[in-house]
Amino acid sequence: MATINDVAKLAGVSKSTVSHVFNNTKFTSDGVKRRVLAAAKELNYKSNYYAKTLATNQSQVIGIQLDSPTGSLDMFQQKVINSILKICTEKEYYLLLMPNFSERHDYFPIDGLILMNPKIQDTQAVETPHIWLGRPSQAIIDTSYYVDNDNQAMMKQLTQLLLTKVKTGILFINAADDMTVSQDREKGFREALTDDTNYYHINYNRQISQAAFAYEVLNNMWPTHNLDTIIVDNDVMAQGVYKFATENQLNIPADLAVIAISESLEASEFFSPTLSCVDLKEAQLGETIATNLIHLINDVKIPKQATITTDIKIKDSLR
Amino acid sequence: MATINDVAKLAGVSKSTVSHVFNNTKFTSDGVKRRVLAAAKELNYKSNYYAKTLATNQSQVIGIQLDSPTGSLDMFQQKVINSILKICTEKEYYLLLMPNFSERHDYFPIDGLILMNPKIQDTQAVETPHIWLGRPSQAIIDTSYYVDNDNQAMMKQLTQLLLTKVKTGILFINAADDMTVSQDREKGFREALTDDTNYYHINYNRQISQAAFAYEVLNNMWPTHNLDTIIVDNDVMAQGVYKFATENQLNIPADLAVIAISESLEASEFFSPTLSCVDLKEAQLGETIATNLIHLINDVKIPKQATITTDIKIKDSLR
DNA sequence: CTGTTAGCGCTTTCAG
DNA sequence: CTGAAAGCGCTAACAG
Repeated sequence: MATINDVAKLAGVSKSTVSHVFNNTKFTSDGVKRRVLAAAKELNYKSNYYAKTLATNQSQVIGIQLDSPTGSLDMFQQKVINSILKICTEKEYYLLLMPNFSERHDYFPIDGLILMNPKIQDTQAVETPHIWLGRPSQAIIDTSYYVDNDNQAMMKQLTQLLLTKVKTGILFINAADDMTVSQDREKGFREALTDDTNYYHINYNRQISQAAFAYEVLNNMWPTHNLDTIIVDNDVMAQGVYKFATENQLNIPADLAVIAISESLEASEFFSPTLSCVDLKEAQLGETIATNLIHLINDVKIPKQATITTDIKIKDSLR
Repeated sequence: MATINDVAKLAGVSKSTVSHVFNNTKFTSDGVKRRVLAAAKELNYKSNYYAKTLATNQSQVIGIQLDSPTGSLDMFQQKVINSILKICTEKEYYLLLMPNFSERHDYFPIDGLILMNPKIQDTQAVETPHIWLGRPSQAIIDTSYYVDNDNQAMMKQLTQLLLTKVKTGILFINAADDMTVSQDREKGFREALTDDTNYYHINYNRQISQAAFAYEVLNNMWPTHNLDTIIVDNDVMAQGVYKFATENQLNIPADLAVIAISESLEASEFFSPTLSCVDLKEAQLGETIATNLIHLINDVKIPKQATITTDIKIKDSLR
């Protein structure tokens, strides 16, 4: 790899001049500029990122802390990451995946950090500029920036809407119980319930696949609980519900109305009947969080909190 | 942030001694070691990654080149990345996402590179140690390392298996035609066909969603082509097929047998009837490619090519 | 066993 | 307008 010295030599100028023409940090005569650029092209010169970073103390990398112990991403996260990546690239930032299970003894000095899926037990402070995706735990919420869906409001609205149709009982299969998002959605759910509602709420247990979990729950509860409406956390769970319905010759939505919150598969149209779901606007979440973080890094003021409004999409599984 | 100098001063030793105790690169007396470590802890010292990299010319980062112009990953890629990430973390490598639509003017000197989804037109040489996921184009195959599925063999075997059941006609909805994997699968498909097979082959056009594409193709061809068996590239396409079947009151598998090649949704059990598919062993692909690349970086000899054997899983959609 | 010192490649004063 | 030189924080000979 050619260095700045090689270019300087070839162009017959000094190191610093080369640096200046590349960074536009001082006026350079046209002739010099041309010579430098030509030399650079000839040698296929690209500035060494590490040397530059060391000198400037600006890494242009944004880290994304993955919460999963296995390093595995769910569909929701992937969609968000895709749109973060898009913004980062536009703004010339690198995106580094940082599984949190690695406690390294060296220190990759990122300019900013995105934290995914806050848990209720996440209470440690972070020194780098950072933004949470989702509501952080109460312990740190006052000092944190975050971007979140309107989970509680959405869930309340959704439940109220369903209650106009529920005849016998409603079941909500929520995400795992250590996530703040589950708490918020449960809160919204309960807010909407009336005194005489026959309702059930259960959290995903992470023991088996989501589809299998939904299937099992239904299998256990259906005979004895008099249900006719079910809200599941996502469309993968919905597949378990559909399977249960098919096997037990239940008609969706007549016998069992179903709606999924997160449409990760982009395939709700291809469920039969088509699956109602809530559009969480993953792309918008990602865009907002990345844009805000870059602002934060560059000392541009941003709001402590941004809310991305979801969109309830009623389809055949609910009519 | 505390530097190595601060630690040295506090511990009353020299810079290089500190460096040595941290890198275990020379024997240091127990007393010194303790003092240094204590000082480091007190100052919360972590070595500056960039300085270290500049000095050693070893970044400990592996880049992953995403082929998509939008930066979007499909499910197959995501699964593979997850398992790459797992290995990288174990081996203390960072993973950097590198969308190929970014032409930056600085140069992030990664130690190794993973290239996804080779296209037939990918013929440029790469200087960093790198491994392809999938077969690279003929132009560069002799000089490239790669890890791939046994696509051609699998497809031949699968087709032969289906031909024992096909009564009228077989349709293969393949991935996009500029991918080497599509070529290999098509080759295997054709190898298995006999003279009197009534077959059709079509590539995904990337214009509409995969599910919609499969649905449309079937919609157009079904009335006039006398089909009873269909192979689709993945389970998302299969959703389109199932929808078509439901709407036209076709029984799967009696009227239309279906098998998907890539099971990205992990939900084949939750199709009704359960969806036959080919297990591409994404985790194994990722693990192999990451492990091999790290070997390559460290001058450990590895085979030019590794093949991960797929597994055809027959379920109700084919019985 | 420990300290001195010369770089790694680049940026950035400061003189010319 | 251009160049010389110091320094970013660390590693790795080389001396002692």
